[in-house]
Amino acid sequence: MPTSTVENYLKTIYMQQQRAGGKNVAMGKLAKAMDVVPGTATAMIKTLADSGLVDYKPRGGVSLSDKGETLALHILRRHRLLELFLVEVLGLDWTEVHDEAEELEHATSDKVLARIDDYLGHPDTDPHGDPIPPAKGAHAPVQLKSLADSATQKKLVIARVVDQGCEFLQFLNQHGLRPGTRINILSYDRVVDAITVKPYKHEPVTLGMAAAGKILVEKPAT
Amino acid sequence: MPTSTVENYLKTIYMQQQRAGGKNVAMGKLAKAMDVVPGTATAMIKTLADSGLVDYKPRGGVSLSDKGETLALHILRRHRLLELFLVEVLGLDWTEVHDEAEELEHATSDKVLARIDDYLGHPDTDPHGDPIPPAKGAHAPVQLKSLADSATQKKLVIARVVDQGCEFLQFLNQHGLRPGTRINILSYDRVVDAITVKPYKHEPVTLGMAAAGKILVEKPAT
DNA sequence: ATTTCAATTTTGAGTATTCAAAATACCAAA
DNA sequence: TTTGGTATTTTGAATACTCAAAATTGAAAT
Ligand SMILES: [Mn+2]
Ligand SMILES: [Mn+2]
Ligand SMILES: [Mn+2]
Ligand SMILES: [Mn+2]
Repeated sequence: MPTSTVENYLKTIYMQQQRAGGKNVAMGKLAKAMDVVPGTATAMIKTLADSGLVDYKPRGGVSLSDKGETLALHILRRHRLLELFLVEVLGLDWTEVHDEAEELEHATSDKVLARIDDYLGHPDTDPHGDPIPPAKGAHAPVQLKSLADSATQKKLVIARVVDQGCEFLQFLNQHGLRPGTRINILSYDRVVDAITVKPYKHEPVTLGMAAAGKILVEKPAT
Repeated sequence: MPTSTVENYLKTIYMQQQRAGGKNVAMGKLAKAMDVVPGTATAMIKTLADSGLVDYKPRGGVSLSDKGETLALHILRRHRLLELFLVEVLGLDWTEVHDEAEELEHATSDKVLARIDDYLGHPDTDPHGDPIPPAKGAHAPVQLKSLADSATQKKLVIARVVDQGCEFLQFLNQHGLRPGTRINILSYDRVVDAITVKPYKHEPVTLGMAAAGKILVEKPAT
């Protein structure tokens, strides 16, 4: 029974590794992501390595072992199912469920999680469009382009938002930009580093490229 | 932000104090209830006293301060509301929700709890018949007699079961004895220390007085 | 008044997690 | 090759919680 601290480290390593394309995660990055000083991360990683949850080469960074990855995916599954449950069943806002799930993910048993999964009809994406890892087996990694890389398309649908920051999410929400929303690209300007989109039934919004990079899109289905 | 350890101590002290009729709780009792050695309880109580959550007289036992009692009631409210939610919404068995709630009670925010309360329609008893403390203000203590003290009545309704042990609860469940069940007392024998009851639509069951003492009853409403 | 014993407290130590600050290693520029 | 400078690790210490075992206390029994 890993502590919630351990679970958080594993989940963070997993996500950093994703972002970095499977490579080892540098201790500095990890420490930053976990909001601890570097020495703390080093100490913790050493104990995780002793438990066989990660592979660690001093000054070479960390990566998850198979055991660690399995665990990390379980936590991630918990987290995302809980987020969806909070939105769908309890009516919380999709901009605020992340922090709630961050705690609940460590207190929810497999039994309760299975009920939640049933209740929701075995969904495969959470309120932010993030894929929910299956109970067993690997999930096919969906390849999505960001809004910043989709200048050529005029009509798109928001598929996923890769930032859990409440401020950012609330901004998007205010302007009608949420997973599932159809949008039109009105202008795309590399020079001023900005893109203007019109969300369905909302006023146009202009975003910087950094922000646009966090919004993943796909072609409209219909 | 008290740790979950602190929350568990406070809740336990509250319940012990109830059982003992408001008097101070002896360290031995507390240690037993918390499943720690006595020295651990003493150490913890000293820090709780320093935080102003309990009153402690060395060798005189502990009691909750006003601050501590308020907190204890919040945890208890969380616990019971969560139990009911698990039963009503997720379909868990009333015999198994206690342990789940024991963890979730420390991870559930006030916001989520309020939604759960709304969802359930502001209930006032949990699946075991235990009263759910209100969000604010004190609850009127309901006075219930146990089955062991109700020999004179023939027709009764189970109001509450004051034991969270999975074994005991499952036994009751198997024989159709749950909160809300109407029962008839078939025999009551002080000499052999046993009482036989017939639950509505179930076969008669014989219980020892110790077990009967954990089943609280009231007069049938209808 | 003494003895005795159970309850309680104290002491010493261990695990898990964290930080501040000093030491070290590595890569890259000069 | 020497010098930096940054990333990382190490060291020393703190907090929260716990146990084992020794010391103490208070009250009941003699
Ligand atoms: Mn978490
Ligand atoms: Mn999410
Ligand atoms: Mn608990
Ligand atoms: Mn209960």
